[in-house]
Parts: sequence; C-alpha cells; structure tokens
Amino acid sequence: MHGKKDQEHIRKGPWKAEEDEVLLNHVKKYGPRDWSSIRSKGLLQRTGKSCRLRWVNKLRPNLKNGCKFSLEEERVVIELQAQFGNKWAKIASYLPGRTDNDVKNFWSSRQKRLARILQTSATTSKSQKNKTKVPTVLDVPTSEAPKFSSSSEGEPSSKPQSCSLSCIENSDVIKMVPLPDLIKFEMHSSDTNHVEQEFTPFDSYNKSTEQITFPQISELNTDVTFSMGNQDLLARIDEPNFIDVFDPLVASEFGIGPQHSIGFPFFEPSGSCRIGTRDTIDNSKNSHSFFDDFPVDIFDDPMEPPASPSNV
DNA sequence: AAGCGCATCAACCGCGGTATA
DNA sequence: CTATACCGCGGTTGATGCGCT
Repeated sequence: MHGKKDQEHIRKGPWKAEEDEVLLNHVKKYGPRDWSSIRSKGLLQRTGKSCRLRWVNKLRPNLKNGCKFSLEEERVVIELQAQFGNKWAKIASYLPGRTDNDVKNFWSSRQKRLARILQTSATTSKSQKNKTKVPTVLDVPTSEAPKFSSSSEGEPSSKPQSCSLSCIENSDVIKMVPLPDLIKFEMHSSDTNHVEQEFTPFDSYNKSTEQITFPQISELNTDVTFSMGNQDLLARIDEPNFIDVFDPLVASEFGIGPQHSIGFPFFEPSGSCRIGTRDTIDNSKNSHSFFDDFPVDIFDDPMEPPASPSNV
C-alpha cells in the first residue's frame, strides 16, 4: 500500500564520491535546502534526510573534519553542556566547523571514558581498602551524567547539571555574549572581522535580549579542591594524571591541590587541530609533538562561516 | 602475528516542530 | 482548521581503526 515504490530504491549506508558530487552540485545550484527534491528529481536514491545529514556533517564547507577537539573546544562543550543540556546543535553553533554530530560523539565518547575511569578507580580503590569514603562526585557521573537532561524539556539552564558545583550556583547573569573569555579567544583570535558579523549564533544572541546565565570560568577554576563537579572532572579527563583525582588514598579526599597544575601544554593555539586518534593524552605528555602536530592549513584557513542558505 | 577491547566516526531512526496545501 | 510533507534534532548503532596483550 504505502510506498513500495518509494522504499525500494532508497540507498543507505556510506556515501560514494559520486553521490557527494551530485549532492554538492545540487547545493551549488539551489542551496542547502529542498533536500527531498534531490530524490524526487532522480538525482540520488537517498532520502532528503540522508542528503541533508551528509551535507551538514561532511560536505559543508569549513568543517573541521578529522580534527580532534582542541582543549578550548572541549571546555566550551563542557561548559555549554552544563548550561544547555544535550542541545548538541546549539552547542555546535558556538563551535565553528563543528557539527552537532561531532559534539554529540565527542560528548558520548567522553562520558564513556569518564565512566570507565571512574569504574576502574572505584574498583581499585575499593580493593585497596575502603578507607576514605569516596566523595559523591565519584558516584555522580556514572549514575547521573549519562542521563543528563536527555529529555529536552528540563530547561537545563535552570538546573546546573553538576551536583555540588557551588561555583555554578554562583554564576552571574551575563547579558548577550554568554561566552567566557576563553571562548571569545577562540572566536576572535585569528580574524576579528568576520566573527560576530557572520557567525549566526552570536547574531541571534545579539538580536535577542535574551539573558542567560553562564558560569564564569574564572570562578570555576579558582577552587577545584573539594568542589570539583562533573565539569571539572570532564575538563581534566585528558590530563595525564587525571586518574589521580580518583584515588582517594593519593589525593586524600580530593585535596587535589597543586599537583594538578596543568602544565604545558594545556592550551593549544586557537583552531589547532589534533589529528589522529587518542592522542590527547600523548599530546600532554610529548611536548615535542605539540606544535609539530599542527596541520599545515590551520593558519591560512580562518574558518569561514558555513554558507548560509540565503547566500547560495 | 593474531585476537580482543576500546575509541571514534558516520549514518540511521524516531520524534517533534513547522510550513504548506 | 486539518492533514500532510518536510526539516531538524537527539539518541542510537554498526563499521572501522588502533593499541595492547
């Protein structure tokens, strides 16, 4: 009855180069819209949905494909996730060149890693001797973090996701540009001209008088001892000695203290692009590779904004 | 060298919102 | 006003690659 014909020729799975080409041609002609017309015209045997996804995630210009999240980007994601919840598209809009899929993947992989680390730490410290009561922080990410406002309704801004993050509760109301300094740095560093003008999320914030609360990172960073919540944990997950945090015997109940000084190289140049897999920890260890790993094009590709439908 | 486990990425699915007829 | 189609988003899953044992 329904769409036997419609369904029989729908192609799924990995995209071929020819398909990409067809899709690109369509976008060149008509802009990134009318996705379903691509199939109805017989150009591709893909659903409009699939075409759109391919464009958004892979073919759109200026995507940072294959680049690891920089530390700044990671922090931005962590901050914004705490602020907005799992609004990946929204979060991605603050990260030029990143898609919601990127952010989503990044986050879930990070969550898995965190869960794993926590689990490992919990079991090892338990087996050593459950001498010190492991702080609640330990329990939080495994039980709670994966569920972070999975439903969209819980206006996340009103409920700081991190338990016991007192600094979040102290967040100030920042009007209009809800970005902490490091994010601004990310945005403005290479080209101050085009950023706010062309980067739509800023635009929309500028236009609206919306006020959102945003935890100030300076505050977040000032007192890591005892009040480390998910955000800080997540932010530090890539540090070589991150695991120390969870060893209550070593860290004496999260008196993490100065041994967690981040050390070089914590910050990477804006827009840096860590290529390869699982190099995050290695990057922190191997200072020799810090600058060596920059891709050749990062300094001459100042992230132009994605072509907007109206421009094409 | 092979097998295993983990991390990452790409793509699909379902659902809700919006536009249009 | 209603029905339908389309679009966008978030969650999930399968494939692949890589490192470790």
